[in-house]
Amino acid sequence: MSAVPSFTDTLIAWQKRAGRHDLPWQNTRDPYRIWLSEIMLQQTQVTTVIPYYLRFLERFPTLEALAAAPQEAVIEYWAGLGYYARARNLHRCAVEIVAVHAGKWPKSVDRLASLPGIGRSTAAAIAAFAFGERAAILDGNVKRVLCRFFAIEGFPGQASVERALWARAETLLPECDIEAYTQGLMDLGATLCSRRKPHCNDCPLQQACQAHRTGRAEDLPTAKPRPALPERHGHYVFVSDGHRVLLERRPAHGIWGGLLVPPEGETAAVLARLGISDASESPLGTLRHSFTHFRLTLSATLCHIDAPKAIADPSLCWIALESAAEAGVPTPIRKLLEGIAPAREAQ
DNA sequence: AATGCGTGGTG
DNA sequence: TCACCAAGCAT
Repeated sequence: MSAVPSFTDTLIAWQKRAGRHDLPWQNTRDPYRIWLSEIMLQQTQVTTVIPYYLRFLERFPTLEALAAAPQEAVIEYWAGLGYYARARNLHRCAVEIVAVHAGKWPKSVDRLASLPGIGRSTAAAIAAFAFGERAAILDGNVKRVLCRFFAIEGFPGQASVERALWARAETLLPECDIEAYTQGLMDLGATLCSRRKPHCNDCPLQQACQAHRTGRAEDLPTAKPRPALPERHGHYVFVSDGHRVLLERRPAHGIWGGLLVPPEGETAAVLARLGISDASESPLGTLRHSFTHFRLTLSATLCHIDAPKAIADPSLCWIALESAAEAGVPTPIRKLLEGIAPAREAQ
């Protein structure tokens, strides 16, 4: 034993003290009941499952009763719970165990995982809870807890990240108390280590949690990558005499509605529209900005003129460079404005 | 490796 | 309102 309680020991102690102990599928070693709960709980929250679980057990109290029932009856008691392949596989699995294994459950994770509807994690949960087998689960809760505790980067659905998580999960297994440990992982993930607003102050692992130490608990695990946003490009022309800049009021609706932005378009076209022919041009660089529905690359040209030109267009106005940033311009425009130093009076 | 599969809760 | 997510698995 190390002087400092390990992840595993801390979690086991916490589960015994503060974990959940009265869920309908706890306090039993009946593999049938444990299996049924694990299947129902796939991608489905506890509060949703409980009434279905209780009703299902009343109708199909044993593995044999389930195997003997027609599939339609099983579907009927699953209706509303979703992911109906689970119900079909559940029935197939019951039939297979009764027919092929004479009603005896295999105890090894590998054998369990070869049954219909039972994957690696569900097999481990059944093995641990029903048979006390030392087996690692890796569901959404465990992924979240491990990603945070070890500050594991990357989307957990990605194969490389998932491999790393399975390796961690296997390494952390306790020598004994596998039930409390396995339940503790799920309890912690479901109660304290929630996806949003985790209750780190109540967490027994807070001190050693890498995500918490770096203030990134809520940022991990890394969210599922979204499909790439459409790319757009806009060129903006900053016309200035060194003191003031010409901005244009955008239409009230649409992107940047009602805000002030420099005239948009090719430099030559903008100058022609404004009737300016004597500007000296210099590039202002580019900037990237993300919206919810597209990504914008902004480029800009500074067009210096000697004196402000009278503009007839009422949507255009001259704004002092010092106050332009506060006059109601969108963030990326404000950033570009910061690249134009107002001309200082000679000392 | 990436998708499809259902429904209910959440901020 | 709506995107995101929840005790995953099969293909």
